[in-house]
Amino acid sequence: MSIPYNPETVELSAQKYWEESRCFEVDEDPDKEKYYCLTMFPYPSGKLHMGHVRVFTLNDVIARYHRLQGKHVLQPMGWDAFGMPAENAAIERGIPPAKWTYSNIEDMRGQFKRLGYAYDWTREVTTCRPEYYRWEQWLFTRMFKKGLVYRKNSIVNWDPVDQTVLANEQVIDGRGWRSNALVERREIPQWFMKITDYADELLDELDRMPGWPDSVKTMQRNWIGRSEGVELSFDVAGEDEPLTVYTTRPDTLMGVTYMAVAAEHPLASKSAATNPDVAAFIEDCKKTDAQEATLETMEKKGMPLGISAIHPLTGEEVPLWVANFVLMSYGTGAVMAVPGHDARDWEFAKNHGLPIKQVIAPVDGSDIDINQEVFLERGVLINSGDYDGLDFDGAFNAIADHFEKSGRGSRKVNYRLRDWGVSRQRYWGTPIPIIYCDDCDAVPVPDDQLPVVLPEDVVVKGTGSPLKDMPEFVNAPCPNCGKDARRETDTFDTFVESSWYFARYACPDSDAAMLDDRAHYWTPVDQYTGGIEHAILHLLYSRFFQRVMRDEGLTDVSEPFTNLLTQGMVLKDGSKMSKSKGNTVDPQELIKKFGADTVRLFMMFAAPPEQSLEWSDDGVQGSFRFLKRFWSAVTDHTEKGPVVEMDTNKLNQTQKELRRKTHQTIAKISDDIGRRHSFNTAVAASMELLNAINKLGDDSDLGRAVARESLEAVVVMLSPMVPHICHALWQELGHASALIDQSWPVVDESALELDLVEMVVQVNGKLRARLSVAVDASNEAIEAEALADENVQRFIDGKAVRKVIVVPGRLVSIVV
RNA sequence: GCCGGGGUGGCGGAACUGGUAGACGCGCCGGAUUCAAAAUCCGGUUUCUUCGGAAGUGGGGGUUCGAUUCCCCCCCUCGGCACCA
Repeated sequence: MSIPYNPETVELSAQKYWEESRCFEVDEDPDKEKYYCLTMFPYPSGKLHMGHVRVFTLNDVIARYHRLQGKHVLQPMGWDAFGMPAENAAIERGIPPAKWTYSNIEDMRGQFKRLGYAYDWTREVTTCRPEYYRWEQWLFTRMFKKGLVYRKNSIVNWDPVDQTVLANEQVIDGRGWRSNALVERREIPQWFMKITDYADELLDELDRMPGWPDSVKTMQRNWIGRSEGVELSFDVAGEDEPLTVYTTRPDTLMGVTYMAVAAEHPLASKSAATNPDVAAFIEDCKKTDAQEATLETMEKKGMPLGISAIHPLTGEEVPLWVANFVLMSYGTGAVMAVPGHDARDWEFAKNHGLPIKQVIAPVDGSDIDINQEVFLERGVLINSGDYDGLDFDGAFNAIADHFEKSGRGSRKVNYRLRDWGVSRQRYWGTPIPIIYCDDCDAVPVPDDQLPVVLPEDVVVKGTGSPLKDMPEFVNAPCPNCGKDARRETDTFDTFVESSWYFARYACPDSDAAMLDDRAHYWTPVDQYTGGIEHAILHLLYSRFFQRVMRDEGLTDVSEPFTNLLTQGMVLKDGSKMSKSKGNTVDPQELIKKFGADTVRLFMMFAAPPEQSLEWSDDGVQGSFRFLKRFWSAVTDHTEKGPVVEMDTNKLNQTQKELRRKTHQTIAKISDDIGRRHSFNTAVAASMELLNAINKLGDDSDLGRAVARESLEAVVVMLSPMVPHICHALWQELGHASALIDQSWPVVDESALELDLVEMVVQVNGKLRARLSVAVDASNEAIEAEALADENVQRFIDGKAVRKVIVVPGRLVSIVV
């Protein structure tokens, strides 16, 4: 009787072997083809969850697969260690964020090791360590000198009770999560990075990134939102300054019946000084949070300012309104309204009794009623004086030319993308390396004073940053003039750390530069895996930072991630696992019960990687059962002693069939893992092959040789997913060298050859017969055989055959 | 509201380039083994059916000899929307 499968023994022994032989530690070997395989690094929450297990297993499978393909694989791991949860833990439990974070990292590292991931732990990166963040401080000061960063006012969520800035996540139904106070919008000065300087490059390069999913590229394109339009100015009655607006539809200019400005616009403030209703309206506009989804879905409100703008073409007066949906931070803070041809303007005009004027007619000449329904399509101009009869392009150019000639406007390319606000009014983050001096203004911290170290021994109270109360941190001499000055107490958005860590893994210990030569060897990342929720922000910021580093001479690489795989969430009972819903499953317990391989296998088998994965306890049982079957299939085989060399010419029909299945499966799994990243079907194919091996039941020398070849192939091909059991079974099969150093099996084309192929016959699209035909049969012969079939004849039933379509190797379609 | 996904048996999913819908697994049913149970093994399993077949991939329409796959409209659901990471 063979030894039963004991996951714990098998797994700890494999992990011990990998650790002792240090087989996942890699150097920069110019003679080898490198493969950099990376997962989005985790926030160290302290507890491994199923989402982690899923993404890290996916990436580990890809890394191990490429290693078996002979590549020199780097798979590092690190910690996105700054962020709000550490501050929250500090407030709730009085533990300093640093202490909490470091202890979480210790816990999680141990949990990851138990899952058997092939990481090079010598390259671990922890973003809250000064050795790490000093380099982003350094890069920020370079960007400062180049004018790539600047300071301006921008809106935050203000909690008037806790006297603190809230993250969007901390605003629940417009109220502060702790105080329950109504959140207000407040403007404060913040630092911005000029990502818009790179907008065109970030957009254009998307067309040359075949390794990224189309959906992600589309989302980024739409986010950047390049548009071509015209910026033009309207005079305002009684004002010196004209009102500038941007429009992508200058062809509708004659349809402007009103204009609207943001609540923060100077013209609104001016009107508010004399009009208490407007003042009240502006106050009301502040009582909302700063999220786009809130602004887009809230009731569109407005109020006339009692001021008129002068239409630049007709000279007519159009009323000026203040409206809650116009944002000061977008464009010029003012819009021209064309209710006939813009959905939002139409609805607003309907609600406030403003006139709606049709200036575009459908190209096909059909009649429309602009008071019943807005007309959004491009068409032919009407009611537009000299411009009547022009199409969109003609009108765009004529009107743009008119404004450019008169100097009252110009063609302009606009982006929806806004500059990246990196200031956070929080403690647990990278200090922004700026010193404010009364004489010299904002001065970057000089290189020899970097890093600006975040003090770790603090008490966090939840009402503003504790740094403000630490004179030893705040007080610093001005680097320029030496006068007493004050440090910036805001910290960076944590997206800053995650925008360059992937490059730092190449040289985590470099203390002379942000990146060194080793980064030339390893970057760009060949395969990046992470959650779809990062499709825009993290990935766009990283693409931006990579270019900033490139333009700083640190690298030649422009695109950080050659291939991208975005994985779906892990759900239970149809919704995201979360503590509040009480539907979490603890990976630790499962590993204890079934072992890491079972958990890994279920994760790979239960769903394709991009889709959400529905958790199932029964499914885990099934995976465990399969591994037990796999184990006994191999041990039962080896118990019967050694096998003889296989002479493929002497195989009988069933032996030949198993051998064909083996090589078909090698081809399928290679394609499933290597090209399609379709791990669930790769597992299914392994299961099918194992079922076929078990069915063979042929203890002859040749039978056992064929089974042996199949078993070895399955052991190697399943090893990326379930590396521990495969490590043990490889030894069981009598090999002296470790599985981790083997090569991926090769398809023997001659084993795939077939004499007969099954084809189906359809009559009027319905399946009526199956034929077994010779592979080299002519279409005519196949057609004749199909028509001769008894059941086919029954359905043709004397009717005239109108058409016969033969798809070689697949089907015959007969139309009567 | 805007942008991007997803919707197929009782369940997770497969069908890759328009060509056999339901691979593989779970669950369930039947059988073997067992004093019995667990475990294991074998077989069956979309629905309806007059047993000839018919219907069927969120709903409605279209293109095609043929549509889960392509096009149009709609519904539901998930992710993102710039301070969660």
